[in-house]
Amino acid sequence: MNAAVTARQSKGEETRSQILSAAVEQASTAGFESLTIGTLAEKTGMSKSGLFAHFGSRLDLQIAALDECARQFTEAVFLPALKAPRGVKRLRALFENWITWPQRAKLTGGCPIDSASREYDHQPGAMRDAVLERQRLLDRELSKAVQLAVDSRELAADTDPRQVAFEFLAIVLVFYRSESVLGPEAALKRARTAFDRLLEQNRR
Amino acid sequence: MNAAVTARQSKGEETRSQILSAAVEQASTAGFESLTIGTLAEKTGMSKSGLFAHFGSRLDLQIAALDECARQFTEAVFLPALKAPRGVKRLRALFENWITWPQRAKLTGGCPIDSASREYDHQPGAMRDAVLERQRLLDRELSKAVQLAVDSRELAADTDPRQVAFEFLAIVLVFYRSESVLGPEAALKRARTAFDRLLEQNRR
DNA sequence: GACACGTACGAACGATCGTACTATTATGCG
DNA sequence: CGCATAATAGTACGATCGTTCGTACGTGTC
Repeated sequence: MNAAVTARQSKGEETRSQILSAAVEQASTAGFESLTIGTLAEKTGMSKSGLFAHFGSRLDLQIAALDECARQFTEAVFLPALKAPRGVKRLRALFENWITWPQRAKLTGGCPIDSASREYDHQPGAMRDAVLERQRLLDRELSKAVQLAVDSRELAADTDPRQVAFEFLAIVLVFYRSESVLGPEAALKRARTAFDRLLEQNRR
Repeated sequence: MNAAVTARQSKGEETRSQILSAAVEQASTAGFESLTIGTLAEKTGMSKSGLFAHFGSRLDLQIAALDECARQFTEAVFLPALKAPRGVKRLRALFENWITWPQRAKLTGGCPIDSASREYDHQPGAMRDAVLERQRLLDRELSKAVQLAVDSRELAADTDPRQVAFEFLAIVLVFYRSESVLGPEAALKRARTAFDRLLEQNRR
């Protein structure tokens, strides 16, 4: 019996997570609509039917891939930021984690959640529902983090946390989008400058 | 001979532009990768082969659709803004036109250029090349418009036009993305608030 | 009236799509 | 070990994909 330290998962679970890993990478570069049973089977070295059996439908596969993205995002962005003290420091950590997480997660195609939100924003269905739910959750959590900075009196008392969260996201999105146009270093610099100004503006 | 007033285009050109109109609408909601010969033929009431003959390949169709988007964008956003006086007024006009143009162009699926840039940002090929070229052009034109506001002494002399253009785009992008989450009115309000602050911050 | 040409259609191709079935192999527990 | 079941493979299906080819219908020119 294989009692290796890492072997907590059954064979099926391990395979499933390998598939999802490949799916996330694929979605990162080409979007969730590019996830097909055939190409994913080829990439993982499985048969179409073998892979298919793990999910039961393409839609379920896409949703599972989205869930996996959200899991990785939380792990790479939110959780580590909780180690920073509440307030501006945590906001800064969140921001840095946010704009660097695709690279750290080896997602060469950029943030897959960004992909998903544009892909399904205007198309009714299960994917849109799932994406919107995540967006709302994210927005809420981010606003909370801003509120903590107000509570700790690092940001002005009349700060609108939702507005700051809105502009926070604005910078993240334009960063993702401008990396190819400006180059990664220039985009990073512009994004950090913008974020510094956002904080400065709401300082008390 | 048909000498109708509107008949400047030949039959073929007219059909072609009808196809592209349908294509742009489709790309708006589901992206350029969703443009298929079959569905587009059905939507326009043509045969696959008849529609295909207008472009010669799917890729050429996608590129033509992207060009059409750019044309409509210029017409709806940049050209009308030129009627506003140089400087902050023109910047405001640009901003308002920018965030409202999908709706005014009857693109219920949102800005198709936003779709395209996310779809092809990380995929080499003709579409990516075309998108990036447009992005660069846009960025340059926007920066110029900001520079004019500096020249007219409405913005501070030490303003970095590229940085302002960067943050301008940031607000536009997050607006597009947050319409579904916050609702159109709330998103509009947040975007305008952010834009006002961006201008205020760089006022001389 | 003959001819060329622009325009569109219909049929067919090989490939790939998602999915359904059956069969085979691998795994883990008693 | 032996057996139940999980996991994977194989095969086949109808649909749709982009594309090719041959053809027919107009329309305007010699």
